[in-house]
Amino acid sequence: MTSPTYAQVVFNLPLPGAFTYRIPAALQDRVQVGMRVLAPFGPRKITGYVVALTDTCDASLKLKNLEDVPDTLPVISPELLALTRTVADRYHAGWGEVIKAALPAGLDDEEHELFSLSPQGEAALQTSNLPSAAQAVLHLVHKRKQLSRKQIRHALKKNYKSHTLATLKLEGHLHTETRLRKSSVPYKTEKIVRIAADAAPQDAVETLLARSPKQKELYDCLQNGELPLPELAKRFPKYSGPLRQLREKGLVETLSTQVSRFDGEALDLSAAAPDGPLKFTPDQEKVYATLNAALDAATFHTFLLQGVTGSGKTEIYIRCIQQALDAGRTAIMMVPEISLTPQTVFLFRRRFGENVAILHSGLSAVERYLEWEKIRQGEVPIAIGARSAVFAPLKHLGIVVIDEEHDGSYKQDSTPRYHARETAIARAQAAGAVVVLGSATPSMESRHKAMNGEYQYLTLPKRIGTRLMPTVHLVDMRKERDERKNYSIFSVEMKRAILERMDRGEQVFLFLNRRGTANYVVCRKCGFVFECPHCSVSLTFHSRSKILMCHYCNLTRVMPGHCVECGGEVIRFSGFGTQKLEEETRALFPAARIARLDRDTTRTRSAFEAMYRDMREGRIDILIGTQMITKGHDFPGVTLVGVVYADLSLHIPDFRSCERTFQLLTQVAGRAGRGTVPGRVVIQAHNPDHYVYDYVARHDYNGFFDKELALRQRLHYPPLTQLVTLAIEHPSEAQGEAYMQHLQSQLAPLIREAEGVELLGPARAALYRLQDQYRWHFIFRSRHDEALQALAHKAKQLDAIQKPPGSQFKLTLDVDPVNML
DNA sequence: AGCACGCCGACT
DNA sequence: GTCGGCGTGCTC
Repeated sequence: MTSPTYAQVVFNLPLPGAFTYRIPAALQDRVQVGMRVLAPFGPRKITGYVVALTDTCDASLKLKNLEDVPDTLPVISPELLALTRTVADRYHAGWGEVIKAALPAGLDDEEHELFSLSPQGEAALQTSNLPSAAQAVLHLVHKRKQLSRKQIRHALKKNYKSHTLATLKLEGHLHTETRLRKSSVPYKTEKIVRIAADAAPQDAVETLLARSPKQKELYDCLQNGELPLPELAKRFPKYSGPLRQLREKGLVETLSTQVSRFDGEALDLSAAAPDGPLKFTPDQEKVYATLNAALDAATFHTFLLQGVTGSGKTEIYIRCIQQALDAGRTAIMMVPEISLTPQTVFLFRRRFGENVAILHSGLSAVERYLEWEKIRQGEVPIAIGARSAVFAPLKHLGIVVIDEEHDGSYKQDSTPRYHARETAIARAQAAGAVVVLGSATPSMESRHKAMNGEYQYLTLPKRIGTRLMPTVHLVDMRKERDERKNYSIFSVEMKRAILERMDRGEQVFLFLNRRGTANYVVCRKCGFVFECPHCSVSLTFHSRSKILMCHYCNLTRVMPGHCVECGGEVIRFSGFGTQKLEEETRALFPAARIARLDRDTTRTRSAFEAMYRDMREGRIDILIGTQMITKGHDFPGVTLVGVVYADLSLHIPDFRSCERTFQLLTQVAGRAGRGTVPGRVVIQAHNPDHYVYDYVARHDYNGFFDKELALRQRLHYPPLTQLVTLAIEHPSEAQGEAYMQHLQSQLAPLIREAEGVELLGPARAALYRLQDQYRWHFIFRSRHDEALQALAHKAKQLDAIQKPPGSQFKLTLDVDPVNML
């Protein structure tokens, strides 16, 4: 039998097709479908993926040989090859791009040509009779000894010419050496600062630092124990000078340590009561019986499990996964990125021990690779992770659980723009697996499909045990201001409720849907709001550094003393972030022990765990936080949840802002009263008449769904239609506008031919200017998936889209967009 | 995407 | 006349 002579290879590039390569005799029996290969592609050599092996090929192609095969085993199975193909087609991405996304990061090799100076080049450098461009290259290479092409180009910026480099190489002035960089990224490390082991005795230090208060202060701080550099930077914004001097004096040392977050092993597994067989409520039993039957049948089936917070969804997931395992099959458990906390991991580790692999962005590339490898080798039958876990290389997949299925983070917002929920369903369909979508507040899409019978609908309407749903109180902040003349962040009711909890020794969550200090700076008199000149979003005031900052492009401005519009008038801060809320709360409740949880304060695992422990053990009275506090944590002592500015998320210009607000508020409310004391929720709003609050207050998901569905129906929005957006960015407004007109004229005839597809736009994006780019979008909308897909494909082929005028246009096609800003 | 080629205007 | 910028097209 002859082995195949050609390999079909795809690359991590936005190209539609595969490329054919000849397999040289030496590699003949080493190449298999699903392996990575190093292939010459134009002037470079890059990693590709073998998607097929053939004996024949198109004779018109001038073929090149494969360069190398780094794998002994395929990195991607036929099953996942097929899935990635489907995803690539659906989301208009390159097949190779999707394969790349399905593999752990840092797996690719890249070939580097390292340039160095030859003796002849040294001589030429002395005589300098070459063109100035060539001289510059020689100088650079002389100075830095060995450089890659990329480094040379980077150093020379606009002065780089590939031709100059090629000529120098040809003439023998430069030597090249090819190196293969195994790009397995090293462990994620963190710099730690501590007092040097062989530091001088205390009195010597005192005299040494007597005249350096800054250094002394830093040194004293470190005497309480070593600190990670980021932590130090927070306490001493200007640490670098003093630290350097301390190091030079030999008093402190810095070292790198490996950081490994979120693996859950730091939690003491033995401390937890080993849970016996799970005892189910009748509701849970009923749901489980249905899932049980589907798992037994081992055929594709999708369920939507709608269960209020605390209704015991997780126990059902666990038992279903166990059942799949017992039947010799494997499981994927997907959670939103933000929920993959040590506690979540702990829950599954406690139940399944070493049978769980965790795929998380908090892991270093090596750690993630090791977890992935465990799955691929079949050592571990359960994969837990965020979006990308949908591609976990498990065999015999039996069940996919998607917790918080409504969460927006399941849609990737960069290429390939796949939706992990839809992808999971596609995978399960091919594998004959069961899908369980779980949520207290299902997405409109999933709930609608359950209504139509596409998914089977299951509910857990009650909390477990005697725990009651929290009572929700809505406070009208306009009345508070106008009638009670209360200009504080806290309404009278909120204040009273907090004081009550403190008297009773119970805990409080204060929730704010923003971070930063003051959201914007506004002139009280003329209403002028300071905006980012590049992004048309309001600038955020940071009190610590007294600057205004754009959270999109990082622009910083000194806080102005006067309004620039009407001059010299009073400027006040309206709106605020968790930091400001913390200040106000401390001022108002001086006796309370207050902590803040957001990305600023709990970036490190130790900080997070310390907070978590303090909270569980009642050493914190009030916890202030953003969305982070709504997911994956269970604090039984919390009996009051306060939402400070509920309106914020309602005013986002997106047709889903209402749905998101409902989900968010319901989620936050669910944090209240998980212990034995019934919870209370106080929501402060400036426009409390909005219907969304009513449904939140009554815990009426179904009512909200009906209302919102009617609205979507009237406005022709998903889930009654499907959308594809074409987003365009350009630095020039005029050129962009002109191109929009042209595009519209090209798209119009396609739309006329297509059956039941509409075209909306061109419209300005909600964030019209972002990072010096003007942004527009077209929206294709249809009730018919096939027609919409067909149109999107046709539109993509359009000359006007394939070759926009000039190189500065950036076009993005997004199927089923989730974030439309 | 990333790279080279080729055309253009702006300088010596 | 050369240099450097930018647009265009190709990659088995």
